[in-house]
Amino acid sequence: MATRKPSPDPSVEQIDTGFLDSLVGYNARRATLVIVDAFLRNMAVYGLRPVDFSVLSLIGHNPGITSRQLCATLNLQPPNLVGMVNQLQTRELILRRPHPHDGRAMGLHLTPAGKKMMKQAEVTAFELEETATARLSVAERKTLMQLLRKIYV
Amino acid sequence: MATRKPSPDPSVEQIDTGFLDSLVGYNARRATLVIVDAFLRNMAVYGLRPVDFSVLSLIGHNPGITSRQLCATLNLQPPNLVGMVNQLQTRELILRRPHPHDGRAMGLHLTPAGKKMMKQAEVTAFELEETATARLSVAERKTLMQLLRKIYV
DNA sequence: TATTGTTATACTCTATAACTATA
DNA sequence: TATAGTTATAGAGTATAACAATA
Repeated sequence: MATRKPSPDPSVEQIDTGFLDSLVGYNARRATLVIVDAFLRNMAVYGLRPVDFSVLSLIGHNPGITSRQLCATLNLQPPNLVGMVNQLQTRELILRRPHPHDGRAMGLHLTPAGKKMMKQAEVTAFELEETATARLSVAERKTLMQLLRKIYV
Repeated sequence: MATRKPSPDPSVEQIDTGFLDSLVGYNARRATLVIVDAFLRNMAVYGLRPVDFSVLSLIGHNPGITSRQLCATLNLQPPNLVGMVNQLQTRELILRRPHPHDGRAMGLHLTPAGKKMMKQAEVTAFELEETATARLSVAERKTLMQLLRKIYV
């Protein structure tokens, strides 16, 4: 009986990502990483990571918000927020004031320096997003956000 | 001169997330986390995290793909892939064969058991996504992925 | 000289248990 | 008894430097 020489193991030239491309989660994750990367580069001048920016932005638009409320809104674990808030306070971007009617809690506020920085940082964040999503029209960008919100709201 | 009693520090009832909601990155990240969470719960039965699933899916659709090619496609660091590939091999889901014309590289392949499991796992992944994005119509789901790809491709 | 796969390692991110003080 | 904030800590995720074998 003749033994057939095993067919050579071909190398992969073009990589087929077809199945992964059909998953919303895969596409959302890849797009998120691109924008986060742009964010890290453009916001480094302010010394802000995405989470710091989110925290400061929420404090700015909700003076007196508590740590618990920040955690619930941003889906953070309370122990992981402690260090961030301490650092932002050390940098004199925020301050803690006693909560009006809950002795356990502290209301968080931006300092004047924090307000000034965030005014600029929010402009930078918006511009960086426009650059990262430059291939989308204004209408497409709006549609994209509406569709994304249908998933997580 | 009369001193005015400082106005009471009001507590925040309704949290304004308006600015963050206007950022594609924030919305993409929140949506991604929801889908990843659903993925972790539904794929736990296979013992697969998103990255394991992506690796196995690419190997399945690209028999003989190398570690380097996996890293480039999935944006992974080579040292972080070593442990994953070793584990998948220990679980007898994949095997390494010499690369046809590069003595440094190894071609990765699914074992019969790996193929059998991935056939089921890909169905589960697709179904879980449909559930997680149930508020989107088929057309909306397609539009969403097209828009996301415009950001990262 | 450059590349594949690897080891060792460090840094970040995220999660849990348990404590204190207040409600 | 429950909640806000905190401490300590563990695990997962991600990144870099450096090496041996091969191109």
